Amino acid sequence: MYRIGDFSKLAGLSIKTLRFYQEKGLLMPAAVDAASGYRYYNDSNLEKARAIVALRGLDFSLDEIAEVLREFADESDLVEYFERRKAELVERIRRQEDVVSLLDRLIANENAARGIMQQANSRVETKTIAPQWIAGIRFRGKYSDCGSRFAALGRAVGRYIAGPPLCLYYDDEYREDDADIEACMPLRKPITADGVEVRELAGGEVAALLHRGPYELLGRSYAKILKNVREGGGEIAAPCREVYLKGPGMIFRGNPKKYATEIQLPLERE
Amino acid sequence: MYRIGDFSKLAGLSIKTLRFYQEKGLLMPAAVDAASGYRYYNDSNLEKARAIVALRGLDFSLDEIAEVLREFADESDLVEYFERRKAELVERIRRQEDVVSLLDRLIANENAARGIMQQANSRVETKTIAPQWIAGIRFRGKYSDCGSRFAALGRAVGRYIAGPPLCLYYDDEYREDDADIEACMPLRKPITADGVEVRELAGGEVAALLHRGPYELLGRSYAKILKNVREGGGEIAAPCREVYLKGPGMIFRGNPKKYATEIQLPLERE
DNA sequence: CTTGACTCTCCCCTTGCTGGAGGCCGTAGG
DNA sequence: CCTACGGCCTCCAGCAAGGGGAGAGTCAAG
Repeated sequence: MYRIGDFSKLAGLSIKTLRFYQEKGLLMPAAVDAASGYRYYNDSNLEKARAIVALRGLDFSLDEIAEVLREFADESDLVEYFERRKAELVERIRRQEDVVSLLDRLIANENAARGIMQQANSRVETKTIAPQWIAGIRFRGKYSDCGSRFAALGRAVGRYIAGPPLCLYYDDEYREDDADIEACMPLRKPITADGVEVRELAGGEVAALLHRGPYELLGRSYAKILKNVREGGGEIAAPCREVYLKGPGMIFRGNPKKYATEIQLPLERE
Repeated sequence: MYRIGDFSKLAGLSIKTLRFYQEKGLLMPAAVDAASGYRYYNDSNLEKARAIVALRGLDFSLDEIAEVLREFADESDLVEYFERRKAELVERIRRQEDVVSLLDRLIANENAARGIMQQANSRVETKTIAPQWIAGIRFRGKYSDCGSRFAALGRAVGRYIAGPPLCLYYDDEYREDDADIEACMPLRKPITADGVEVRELAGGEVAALLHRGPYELLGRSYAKILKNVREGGGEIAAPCREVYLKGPGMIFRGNPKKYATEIQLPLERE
């Protein structure tokens, strides 16, 4: 017969926990002194305590443990319990992995945006960008329809995203309503995913301008960069790109005055 | 200005939750009617509510959310938070995967044991067993030293275990103290793991006897099977095996009278 | 004016305990 | 013999993140 303190050390359960388990009817002491109220535990209690610890380690709730201890005395009876618990855990793990991939996305976006914004100023520059893997969804519509495409891309390729989202504009001229747009997410590596096209987006020389401010004012920056390119005698070679370095985020809408978008016009090679 | 019911639908938070968030100082209604106590929310509240929902979706605690909302207004400030949360989640996922692999082990053991026990009776039989992949730890000592080896095997190859544990006895004669034993776990497929030897255990013809009862009585079953083999003119070819179909488990010690162990004596081919 | 839908506050419940206050029991030391 | 100390007791409060429900007051439409 052990007093509660000794038993607590043997069983690896705190005194409070032992009293709590008694209150729940999960583990009753072998004897309770009527006068002093002292609890006394024996070896059979110890065995039960170890079983409880093992089951708790398998993430069973105390109610389930109580049920198991009441009704079963052999592990082979527990297989269904194990199966059920496993299914629950697998599901929980899946959800947590989704959250992790979402976090990855946010982190990658911020890091990549930080990198680009550090070297960019507000003048038109010519630079060479590396090719990159992207997942894209091409559609016809308005700019504001991009949001749902980016959400779909996030769901489809979540954990492989390597930086801030971008759009390709396939029209030669500006269109308000029926533009030919591809919403893209850069990827760490090529993957296959449902409903999106994964390919390598060509690198090469681009004229780039960092636009700071709300999207309504993008027109001015376009005018500036187009003027600059024409004066330099360049030719625009492919769909132009907008890289959304800073925009309304998942958490904060943020301040449109602080939005940052890089306009990239790929140049014809001579 | 929305009343709480409408706002609740817009924000996707229950009325109870909104009141609770107010109590916590997380989301204060834009106005509270002094006479009636009615809460009134506006669009700025809505934006904040969406931010809260997003952060809660990332598994942040309400305290952290409160802190984030108080001190930040831009996602780029949150990268460290994201990193921390991700690290925590990854750790949690790892632990849950450990539990899943433990559950897998228990399930596999029970299923395999069930299969063998259904076809075995209590007579010596000759049967052909298939080769199987095993992970083993060989040592010198007593039978009771197996326990810790099985635990080590479980940790090392947890999620690949395909059935009940077994022991190989390399001595020609019975030894109490200094036996040459290998504790083994059957594997679903060959893997490499630290501290254990993984190899294919040969199949072939064996004399087998299902021993039911406590380990102390194994001697009798050994006498029976050895007598039978000698009378049949067979020769024992390799270390003999004990497969622990039912024994003291992780959860229940069980009843030793119900333990089941299959003794297998591999036979020399003629 | 009534009716029905909303909303209010207040309290208890959940899970698995932990912490603390105030008090009892037995023993060892001065 | 008195006291200090450790161990034990019961009871209360509280954690996260709300959910359920009672009883009472409010709002808007018919």
